Amino acid sequence: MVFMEIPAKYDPSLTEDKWYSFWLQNRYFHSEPDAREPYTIVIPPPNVTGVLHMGHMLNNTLQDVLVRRARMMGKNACWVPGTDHASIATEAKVVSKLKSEGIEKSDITREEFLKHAWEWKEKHGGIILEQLKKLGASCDWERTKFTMDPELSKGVINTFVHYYKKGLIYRGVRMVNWDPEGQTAVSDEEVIHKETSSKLYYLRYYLSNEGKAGKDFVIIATTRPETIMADVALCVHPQDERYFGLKGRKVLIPLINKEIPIIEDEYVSMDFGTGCLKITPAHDINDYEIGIRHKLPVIDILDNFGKLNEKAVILIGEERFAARKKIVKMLSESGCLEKEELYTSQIGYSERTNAVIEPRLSLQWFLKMEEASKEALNYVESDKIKLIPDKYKNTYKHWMENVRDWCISRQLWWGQRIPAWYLPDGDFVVASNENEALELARKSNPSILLSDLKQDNDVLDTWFSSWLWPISVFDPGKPGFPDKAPNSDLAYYYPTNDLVTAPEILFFWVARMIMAGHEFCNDIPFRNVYLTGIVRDKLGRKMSKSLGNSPDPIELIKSYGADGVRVGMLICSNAGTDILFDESQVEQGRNFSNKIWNAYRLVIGWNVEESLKQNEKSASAVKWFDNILSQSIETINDHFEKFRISDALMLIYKLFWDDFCAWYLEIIKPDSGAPMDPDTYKATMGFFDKLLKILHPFMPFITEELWHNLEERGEKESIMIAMQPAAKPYSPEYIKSFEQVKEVIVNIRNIRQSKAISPKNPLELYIKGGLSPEFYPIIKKMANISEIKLLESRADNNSGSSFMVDTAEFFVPLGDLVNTEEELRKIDAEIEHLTGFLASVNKKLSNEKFVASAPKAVVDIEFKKKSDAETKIDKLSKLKNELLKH
RNA sequence: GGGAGCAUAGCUCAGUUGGUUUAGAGCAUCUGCCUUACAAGCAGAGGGUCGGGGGUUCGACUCCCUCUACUCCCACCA
Repeated sequence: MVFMEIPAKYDPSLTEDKWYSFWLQNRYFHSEPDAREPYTIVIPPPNVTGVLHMGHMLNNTLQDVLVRRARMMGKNACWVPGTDHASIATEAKVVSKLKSEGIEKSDITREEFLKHAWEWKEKHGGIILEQLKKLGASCDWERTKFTMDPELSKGVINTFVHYYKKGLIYRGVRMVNWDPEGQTAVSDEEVIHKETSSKLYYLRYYLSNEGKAGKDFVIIATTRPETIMADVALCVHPQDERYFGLKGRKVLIPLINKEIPIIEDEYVSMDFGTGCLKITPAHDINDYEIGIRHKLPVIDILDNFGKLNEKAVILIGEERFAARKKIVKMLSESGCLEKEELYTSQIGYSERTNAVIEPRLSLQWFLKMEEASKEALNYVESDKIKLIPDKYKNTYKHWMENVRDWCISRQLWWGQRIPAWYLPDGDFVVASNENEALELARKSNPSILLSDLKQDNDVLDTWFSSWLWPISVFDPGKPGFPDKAPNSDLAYYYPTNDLVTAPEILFFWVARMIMAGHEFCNDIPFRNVYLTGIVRDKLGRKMSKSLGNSPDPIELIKSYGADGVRVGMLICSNAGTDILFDESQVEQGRNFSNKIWNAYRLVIGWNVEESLKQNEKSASAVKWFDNILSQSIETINDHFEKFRISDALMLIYKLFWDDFCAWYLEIIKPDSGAPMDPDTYKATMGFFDKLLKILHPFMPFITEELWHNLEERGEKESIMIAMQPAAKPYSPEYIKSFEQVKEVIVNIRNIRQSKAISPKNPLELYIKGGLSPEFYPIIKKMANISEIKLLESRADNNSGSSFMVDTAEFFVPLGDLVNTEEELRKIDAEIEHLTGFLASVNKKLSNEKFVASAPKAVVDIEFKKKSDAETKIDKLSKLKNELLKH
C-alpha cells in the first residue's frame, strides 16, 4: 500500500523552502496593473534593523491570508513590502555600536556618522524581510521599498516644502519632551508614563529680610530639588489663608541665595504638599505656562545630556539624578531640608530609549493639524474608512478632536534632513534643494553665496515619511505635488484595500496616512483598517525582549512548521482583542497539518477498480459532503467579508477534521485491501482539491505540496493562483437529515461505551419512524450494525437500550447486558427534563400577551416545541411501561 | 481625575440589530481503544444559568441603571 511508503508525519522542512522558491521563480507574488480588479495591501513597514517578533507574526499572517485569498478570488493582488528607517531606534543602535568601538558620535562628522549608519543598514537591514519569507508571506518583493530610498526621501522633502508654502509648517519655541539619552525631542505619543516611586522633598525658602515682620521662611514641596537653581518664583493660591500677605515678598533660593518673588496663581492646589509651589519655567510645562502668565524669566540649567550647566551656579556638570542626590545632602546640611517622604507619581519615559523624559524648551518645527484632523475624522465618521472592530471609532474621534500641532523635527542625523537653510542674518529659506534655496535667498540678498547658507541640523520625524507610505510606494513623486497626475501604478493600486496594523499606532500612523491621502490624492488611502490585538503571553503580559517571554518566531517555525504557526496564531485571535499566546495553539496547528497529511496518505493509497459501481453509502456521503461543502463556503465567504478570520479558519478546521475525515472518509473508505469505485474516488479527489484551495490562504505550504501530490500538475501550475471554489446551491434539509443520521450513530456508540461492548461486536438496531432507509447502510457501517429492523417487529421479551432522535425511536437489543433499573433511571431523567421544558413552553403559550405581541413565526415555533415535547414524553412513557412489564 | 472597552464552561473565545428546543466552539479534562491514514490519533462523556444587584419587556446572555473586577487610552498636583 502506498501510504506505507509515505511517512506518517508531515515534515514541513521538506516542503517549505522548495515551494517558496517555486513561487518566487514563477513570480506569482508579482503584480502589474492590468484589466483585473486590484487588491492592494501595503505592509506596515517594520524597522529596517529590527527582527521578527510575535506581533509581526500575527500581523503579517493576517495580511498574507487576505492577499492570498484575494488572489484566488481573481483579483490582481499586490502586497507591497518594505522597511522603515526608524530614525531614533536605528540611530540609537548605531551610536551604541560605535561606542563599543570607542567612537563617540560627538567626535565624528555628520557625514561620517551617516556612512556608519548606512553600513549598519546594509548589514542588518532586511533581515526581517527574509524572516517574513519563512512565514510564507506572498509579498511582491520586486516592489520592496525603504522609507529612505532616494526617491522616497525626495517625496518627503517635497512634502515639507509643500506644507511650508501652504503656511502650515512653522518654527516655534515649545516645551518638548526631551530624551537626553536619544538626544532628541520626542512626541507626546512616544512618551510612556510609568508609575515610579520617588521622594517628595520639603524645602525651606527663607524670606529675604526687608524689615518686615512675620514668618521667616516658607516650605515648598518638590520632587526635583536639583532644579531649584532654575526657580524664578514661588507661587501660592490667592485664597490660601496660610500665605496671606506674602504676595510681593521675596524669598531666597537655598544654597545659592538668589532672590525670587512670591506670586499668586489659581493653578496651585491648596491641598497638595504645602500649598506653595516653586516655579521653574524651563523644566516643567505647567510652570512654563505660569511663567508666561506672570511674565517671568526662563532659566534653563540643564544641557542636552541632562547635566547641569553653568547657569546652575552649583553642581555644574553633574548629571541630573546624581545632582539630586548631592543637592539633597547639601540642603540637609544647610538646614533647608525640612523633611522628605516617599511618593509615587507618573513619570514619563522615552518609548525608544527608556530614559526619563526631561521637559525642555526648544526651537522646533511644527505642522498645524487643525484642518487636516477634521478631514481625517470625517472619513472615519462617515465610514468611508472602516475600522475593524469599530469600537476604535470612539478612540479615534477623541484623539482627532484633541490633536495638537505635530512636532516634526528630531535632533538626529539618521533621517531626512529638514530642507531649511539659514542665512547669515538668521533668516531662513525653505526649498527642495540647496540650489533652489540659494535662488530664494538671493531674492532678498543678491550677493549671497552657497557657502553662506547653513542647512538646519535636524531631521524629520520618521512618521513624517511613513505617513506617505501608501502613496510613495507607488509614486514617490506624488507627495508634495497634489496637482501632479498620478502615475499608472498609483492610479491603479490606490486607494489600497485593507490595512492591517496595531491599535497603538492608530494615531501615529493610520490617522496621518489618512491626512496625507486627503492632501495629495484627495482620496482615502485604504478602505478598511483591521486592528490586531497585542500578543501577550499566557499570563497576559505583553511580550517583550526585556521580559524574555517572547518565543523566537523562527524557532517556532522550525519546530512546528510555518503552516502550523500560522494556524496557531489565527485560531483564536479576533480583530481588536489581544491574543494570549500559548505554544499549545501552535501545537494544534501542527497537529492539523498532520491530519491533512494523513488524509492524503489514505486517499492516495486507494486502488480504483474502474468497473466497480458506487455503493449506496458512498452515494449518500458524496451528496451530503457536496452540500455541506457549499454551505461552508458560503459561511466562510461571509466571515471574510466581516473580517472574522478566526471564525473562518475554525470553520475550515472543523470541516476538514470532523466532516471530511471523521465522517465522509470513514463512510466511503473501502475495507482494508478492497478496491475503490471510480465515481466516489473522483468525487473525493474533487473535494480534497476544493478543501486544499480553501485552506491555502491559511496554510500555503502543505496545500501546495498536496495539491501537486494528489494529481499530475504542469510545471507552472500552482494552487496559489487557482480560483477559490464557489458555493453551489445546497439543500439544508439534506444536511439536516444527515445530522440525524450522525446522531443515531453517536447514540449507538454511546451505548457501546457505557455497556463496554467492543466496536467489533455487531449489534441489531430497531427503528420506528423518521429516518429515510437511504441512510441504513451508513448506520450499519459506522455503528457496526448487523441488521436494521422495524421496531414493531421486536419481540416483547427483548431487553435493550432505547433512544430518540427528534421524534424517531430507536432500540438496540442487548440481551443480558441491560440493566433495567439504569434504563428506567435514564428514561425518567429525560422525561423530567422534557416536562420542565414543556412547562416553560406552555407558560409562554398560555401568556396571552406573548401570543398577541410576538411575531407569528416565533409563536409557531413554540407550538412546534410543545407538540414535539409532548410526543417525546408520550413515547418515553410507553417505553417506560414496557420496561416495567419485564 | 476624564474617557473607552471588557466581564459567557478549567483556558481562549463566538453568540450578527431581544424570540428554531432551559447557551455554542476549540483546547484542556475524564473514560475506553495501538481498529492496517493519522497515539501529533480514534470513539465516547462530563462541564457554564451567561460578574453581583435592580429595571424595561409577553420574553434578556442580548436593552437601561447601579455596584464590583480587569484592561486600555487621555491628562498629570509640584
